[in-house]
Amino acid sequence: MARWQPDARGRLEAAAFELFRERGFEQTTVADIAARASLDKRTFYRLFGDKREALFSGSGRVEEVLVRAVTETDAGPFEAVVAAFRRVAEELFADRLELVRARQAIIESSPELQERELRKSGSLAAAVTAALRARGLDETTATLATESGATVFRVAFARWIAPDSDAPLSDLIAEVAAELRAITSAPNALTSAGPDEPSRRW
Amino acid sequence: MARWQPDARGRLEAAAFELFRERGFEQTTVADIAARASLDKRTFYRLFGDKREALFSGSGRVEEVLVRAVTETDAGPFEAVVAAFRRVAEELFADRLELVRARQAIIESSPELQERELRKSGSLAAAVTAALRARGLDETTATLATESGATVFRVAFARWIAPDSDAPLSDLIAEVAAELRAITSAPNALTSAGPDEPSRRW
DNA sequence: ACGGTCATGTCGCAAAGTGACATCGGCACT
DNA sequence: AGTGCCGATGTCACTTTGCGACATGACCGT
Repeated sequence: MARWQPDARGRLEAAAFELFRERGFEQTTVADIAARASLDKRTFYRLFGDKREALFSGSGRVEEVLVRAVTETDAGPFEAVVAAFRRVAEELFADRLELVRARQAIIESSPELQERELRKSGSLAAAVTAALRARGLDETTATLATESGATVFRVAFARWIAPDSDAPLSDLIAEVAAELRAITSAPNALTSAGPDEPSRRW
Repeated sequence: MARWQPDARGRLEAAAFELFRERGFEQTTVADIAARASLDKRTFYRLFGDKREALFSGSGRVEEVLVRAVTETDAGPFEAVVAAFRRVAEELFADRLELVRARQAIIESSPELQERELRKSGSLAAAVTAALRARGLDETTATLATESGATVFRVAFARWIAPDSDAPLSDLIAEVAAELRAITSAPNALTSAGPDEPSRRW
């Protein structure tokens, strides 16, 4: 028997991605995934904690880039986090709009996957906060900077994958960061702040 | 047979809470919960979508208070959200520190429950954002205000349930909100800009 | 060739959910 | 009271998840 399959993990990820697109997440069985990759269900569970994990293998790389970027700068906490997310946008997301859209569509179709994504984001945030603390910041400051930066990223990301969007994610992040500043620093603005001038490289 | 149980839902919630505390979430079976409430497993699934939901029945009330508070004020978006969370703190959390601590301990013991809590928070946030939009704010402003306010709440909440804490949650929220302002309002220039080769496979 | 180790397959099982159907209790209406 | 309907609950059977235990085949160093 073909014991020793090259890149079993990668093949399972690919099979899962295809099947989730074809039939949807809930209509896809782990046995289906394994079958398409010519592997056994049990093998799947040895490589992935559960069915959802097959979609989230990339989060490790995101964490790497994020932590490295935050560690290697000496900008203010919030600025550092925003810059780190822009790094991620440039290194990991640019050029992959369609792939990211497809993946996001799958996630949004299933509550289970949404939950998992939230958890992944949470652990990413924890790692960034830890990196900030390693720079000497106190817990509260580090957490607030991380969460604010993550919020900026989420909003910018949503705009990026919107069907009519074409601006680079990195630019969108910079714009949204500026908007956040406007909101939190002016304790009386009753109405919204219009789309400000996109701050370039600052 | 005893068809017709008074307050089946409440009894199942109580039974679940007890069992989760006694044996932990994963070691508790839905059949166990139902048995303690003298009901059938199938009945549990008619009242709750899944095992986790038994712990999250309170989120409905939180949403009510939040949305009402945000709707009935004309303060700036961020201020309105912070004030709304303070309302929640006063009306729903004050006087229940020990209960909340126990509940939080259960949640933190199980990744599954953490995911569910994240999702609940997310749908709460969506409701608040919608309420802000109903006041005429644009999507981005509403989202940023909601998320920032939620972050403030999370940080304050963590302090509140910390073992050595004794300040009222509502006060902690006000303090943390001030700290967030301090962080985001001082734009401190400095980019990341590192020559790095892009990694593959997000 | 030998033994060890690692990746994979096979088998079986507890628990999560769910659909279909049965049953009981109260309720309205005669 | 009698009848009949409806909603809440129980029962059964089933699919899927996820995992433990064990078997087996492939590769590796000696």
